[in-house]
Amino acid sequence: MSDRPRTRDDPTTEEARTFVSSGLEREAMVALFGRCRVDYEGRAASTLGPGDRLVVLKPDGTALVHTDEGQQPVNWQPPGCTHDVATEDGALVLRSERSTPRELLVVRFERLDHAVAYDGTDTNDLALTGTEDDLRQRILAEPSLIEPGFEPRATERDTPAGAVDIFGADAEGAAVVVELKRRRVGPDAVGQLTRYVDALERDLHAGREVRGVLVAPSVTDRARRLLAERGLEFVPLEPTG
Amino acid sequence: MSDRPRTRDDPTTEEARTFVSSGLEREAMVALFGRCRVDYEGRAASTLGPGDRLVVLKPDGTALVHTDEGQQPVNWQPPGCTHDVATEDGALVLRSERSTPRELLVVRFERLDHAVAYDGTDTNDLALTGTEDDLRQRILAEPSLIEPGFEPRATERDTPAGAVDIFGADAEGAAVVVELKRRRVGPDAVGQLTRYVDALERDLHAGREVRGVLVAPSVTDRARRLLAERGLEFVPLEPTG
DNA sequence: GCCTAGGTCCCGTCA
DNA sequence: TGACGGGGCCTAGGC
Repeated sequence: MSDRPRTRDDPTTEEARTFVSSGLEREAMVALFGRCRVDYEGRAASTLGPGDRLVVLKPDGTALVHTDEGQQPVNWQPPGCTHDVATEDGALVLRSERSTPRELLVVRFERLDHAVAYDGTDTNDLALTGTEDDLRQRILAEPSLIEPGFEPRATERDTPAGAVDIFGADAEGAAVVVELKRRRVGPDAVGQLTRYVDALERDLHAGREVRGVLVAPSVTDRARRLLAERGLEFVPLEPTG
Repeated sequence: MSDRPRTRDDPTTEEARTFVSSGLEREAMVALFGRCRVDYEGRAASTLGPGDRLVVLKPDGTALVHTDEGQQPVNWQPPGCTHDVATEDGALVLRSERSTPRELLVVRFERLDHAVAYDGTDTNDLALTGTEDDLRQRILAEPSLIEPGFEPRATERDTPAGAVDIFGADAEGAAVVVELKRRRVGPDAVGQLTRYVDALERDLHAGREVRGVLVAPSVTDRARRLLAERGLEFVPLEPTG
């Protein structure tokens, strides 16, 4: 059972600082609603002028700055950062920092409307279906979905170009590389499959032919053309059936 | 100036329904703190058992479900969805739905601890530097960064394989395809450059050689090997200098 | 720590 | 609307 969330309306800067500081110390999730500016410097650099936003600080070191639009935060810091709260020139200032790579996010509030510290428990994990792994299981359970006589020999087989999703043999015993995608594929997936096929042709006995099969629900025109150019094949298949 | 956020502590289900409903109607950002289960069905499908979470509904149709860990929401719905709030069996239930593709997110609260409706204004746009476009500008301003005598002829030049970042000519007049990356590159970027070079060699007079140059801060071993195999070149360069 | 590839990727842009 | 590629992508899994 979680503590009830603690909240503050229109806190003074000092009240807010104490509130956020103790929230972070208690490993609570802290949510702040107010008008702020945001500066970021690290892998890139950004500035964001004043606006009303939702800022979330998580106990794992995540920071999120959300505007009223978009699924993605306008600014953020990944897990592992160290959060810090201070007052500067009478204003509440959040800093979230990490090294490797060195990155710093600074949120300066010019008005803080509402603050929440939420100390919850969440032990449940997400159960997800319709992934690439489901597609793999489906094929391993019924290899003929690729073609009659197909025999899987290994998954995640290593090659100089990386790990192949499914490696197997066709009815004639020829090597087959299978690349799986859970959704409609574009040219990038063909490039991936190409690299694996090339690497295996080099790796196995020279001259041995290696077939490459792309498995996905569907394929774009350009990807289909690329497959044809490179002598690769396509098998339409959904991750769940 | 924004209205002060409206908030509710431990609302009854009916209070909560009214509160969320009017918040959505006012195009406010709604944030809910409580214990909930989440079901999703659409491009994939997922279930998530009970836990204490932060749920955010944005006026643009975005829905976010955040646990106390991770930068990414555990469940979400992209902008463009229609939010709906109802009471079912005495509990607050949120539905967020879209078509194309058909997707539905359902959040069932078994306890709602705190609710916020935040009606802010945010007119400022993010100013970001250190992007691939900065790298492009840098090269166009000083083409010799690629090599002495390099002359850019076009950006985003269209080919049957897609648009080339920078297309130009070297000191001997040979065609050069330049692919830009703002950060360290792996094998995928080599695949991209390969596609562009192949397409242009086919597109221009047959037999005309086309050089391919990958520009990035650095490159992985595997990518470097791939570049060598395929007769492509690498120029180390940062997006900002 | 880096590398590699998946993701309900999101997101902008352009046909 | 779909396709294509960028992203401070994030995240999981290996090595």
